[in-house]
Amino acid sequence: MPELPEVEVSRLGITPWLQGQTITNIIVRDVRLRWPVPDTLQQACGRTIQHIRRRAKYLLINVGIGDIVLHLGMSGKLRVIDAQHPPVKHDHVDIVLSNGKCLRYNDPRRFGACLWQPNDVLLPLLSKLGPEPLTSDFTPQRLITLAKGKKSPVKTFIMDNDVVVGVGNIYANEALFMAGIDPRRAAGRVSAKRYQMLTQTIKTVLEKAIAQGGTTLKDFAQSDGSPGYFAQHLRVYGRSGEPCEVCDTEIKSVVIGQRNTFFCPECQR
DNA sequence: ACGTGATCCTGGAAGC
DNA sequence: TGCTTCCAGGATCACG
Repeated sequence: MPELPEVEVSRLGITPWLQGQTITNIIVRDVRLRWPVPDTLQQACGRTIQHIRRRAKYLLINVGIGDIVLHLGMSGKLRVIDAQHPPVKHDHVDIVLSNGKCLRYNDPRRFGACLWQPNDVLLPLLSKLGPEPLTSDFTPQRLITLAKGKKSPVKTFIMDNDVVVGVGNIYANEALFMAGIDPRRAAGRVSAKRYQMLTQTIKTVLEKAIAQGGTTLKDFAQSDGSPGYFAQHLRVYGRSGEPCEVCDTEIKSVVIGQRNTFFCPECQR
């Protein structure tokens, strides 16, 4: 289940293989992703890959006249392999390169996306995103201002892409634990001081995960195809019933906004 | 405007 | 053993 760190690690992994290569063909075996894969994607054929950037959990492969926009959903995997390599189940899209390799997109659950964004048009799904968490645009002041009067839980608040992008369920849980904040607390009832802490723990937990190659549960593979592994130690996520590492209290789980939520009732208030 | 909940999809795990 | 049920997850949309 790729979160921001996994997407960033994928970007770093595929960039050396793609940059400067010309796209010779785009093979779409199944258009049925989150949105149908558009025919306009074929405009990228014959173009040279300039650079690959990341916005939230989207990868944008720039080919001069526009971007191929990829989202890994929750089970999407990217691999760079020989274009001749026989496709397996759920290998939905190949971006074939002039060096005989291809970027192959595999996504069993088809929650991901593969779209085309011309230079002069911003896709709606990219137009309303909040700031990147790892830039200076993401500040405690932003959280403090936007949280004013909000009654919804602080966990829901920091997972809202209008507030800040790229904070998925795993890292929301971990960041709230590190900041000592009860995930159920109303966003408007978290102090300014604690938002300063939370801003920092969000940055820290994401940076650490990127540095360690991304946290992996079961659906992420490195871009070279090596199997995923647990790279980061999670302190609350998935650990209900286990003792808190700090105070030994049993980690609890509750559902917030239809998402499983883990916290230490002693450390997080 | 705000907040909550259903929805999409598949495979792996858990339960019977 | 083999079936059924549940669950995971991001982002959007439909509702109250």
